[in-house]
Amino acid sequence: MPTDTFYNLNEQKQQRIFDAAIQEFSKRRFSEASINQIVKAAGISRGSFYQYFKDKGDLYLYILQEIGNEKRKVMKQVKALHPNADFFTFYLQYIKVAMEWISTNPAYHEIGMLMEFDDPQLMKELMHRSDDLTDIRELLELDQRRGLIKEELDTGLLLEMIYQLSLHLVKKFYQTGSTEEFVKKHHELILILKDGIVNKSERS
Amino acid sequence: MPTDTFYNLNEQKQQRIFDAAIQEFSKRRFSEASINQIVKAAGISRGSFYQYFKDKGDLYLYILQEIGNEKRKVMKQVKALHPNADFFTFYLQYIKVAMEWISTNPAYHEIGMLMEFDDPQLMKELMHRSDDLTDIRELLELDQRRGLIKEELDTGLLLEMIYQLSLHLVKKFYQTGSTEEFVKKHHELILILKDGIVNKSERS
DNA sequence: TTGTCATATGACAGGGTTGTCATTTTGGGT
DNA sequence: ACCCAAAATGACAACCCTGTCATATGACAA
Repeated sequence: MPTDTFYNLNEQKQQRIFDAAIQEFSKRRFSEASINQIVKAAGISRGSFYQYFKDKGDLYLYILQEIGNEKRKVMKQVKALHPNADFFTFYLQYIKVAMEWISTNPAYHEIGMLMEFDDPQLMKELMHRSDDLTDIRELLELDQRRGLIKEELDTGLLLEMIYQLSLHLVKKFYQTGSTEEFVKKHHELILILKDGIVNKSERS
Repeated sequence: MPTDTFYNLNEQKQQRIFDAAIQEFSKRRFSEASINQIVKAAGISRGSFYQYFKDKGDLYLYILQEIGNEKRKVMKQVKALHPNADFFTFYLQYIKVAMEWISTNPAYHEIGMLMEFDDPQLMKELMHRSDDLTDIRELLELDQRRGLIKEELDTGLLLEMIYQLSLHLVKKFYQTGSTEEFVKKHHELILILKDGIVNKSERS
């Protein structure tokens, strides 16, 4: 919720401020980001900043919202392209598109990563992730009704597992930067989730 | 690597400093922890601190090392008690003991949690976790050789998955504090990992 | 031209941090 | 009782941050 004053600014200036914020928030996590750096990069005075935003958190929420809007736009397209896919198909597609989007917006991605390393309570208030997962949850439940997934399993837990594992792989990718490895691991991961790790032929 | 001066201190004083450090590092993550707070709590002067430790990181490494020693001691006992257990049995036992240890040392646990929310690169240099996982990795590989686990699976990935999922549950436990839920989820998680999520009776 | 209102500015106060260093204290050995 | 090295001290410099506020600027209207 920036002030009216901010929205009255010409687009160029708004963009300059947005870019400066992206730059800073992709370098340092929220709690360590410096307004000083942002105003310097944006070429505005410290005083002006406080005329546009209540404080650092206000700006942060603003850029998260903007990023979220862009992301949602991209993701809706995937959903439209695969209307009847089962969970596994959709998931791999989703991952693929997400990776492409990430590689065109590395800074956005860095911000997301840094959020993982900041005060969870602070970050929780930003609820950013629930949106992402809604589609996947629905698909899981649909597949369960379809009889593709064991009905006794708690989709909530499945969702948590998938999210966590995926997040872990994204983090690793972020550090090593190897896309092949990333995709390969995702496939292996899905295989394990699908069929388990126990060797049936030796069992009982 | 504290200085000789530090080790020359009587045990009481060393302990006071250790306790003060634990207190601070369990409240704020490393990058936000304040030496001022630590010296105040330990009842020593700021100057003395720098006579004992090179800097904040030096102290941090010291306490991590101390905690690691204690933890390793506890864990070795579990291993000795279940010499021939398969992975699943050992894992649940391991989790149980780890939880007990955690509940008697909440502050240590908090420090571990906060580490998850600090600069990964900084934290990586502390390699703390590889130790923990060695036992589990060996057990996984043994079970694979025994024919209990599908031989085509990459134990490295399995280990990653298990570690990440477990860490996630620990984090949740840390926030909600519900032990029952924690144990229950762990059991469900293992079931999924063992047999997968696909409904076989409907398949192919 | 002058008035006025939105906007821009940066100095400032108040708070925090780290690492150093000249000085004082302490306590063991003689 | 004295000496001296080791240890303790806290004031200090240097740096960082945030949020405010009196003042300056600029643009548009009358």
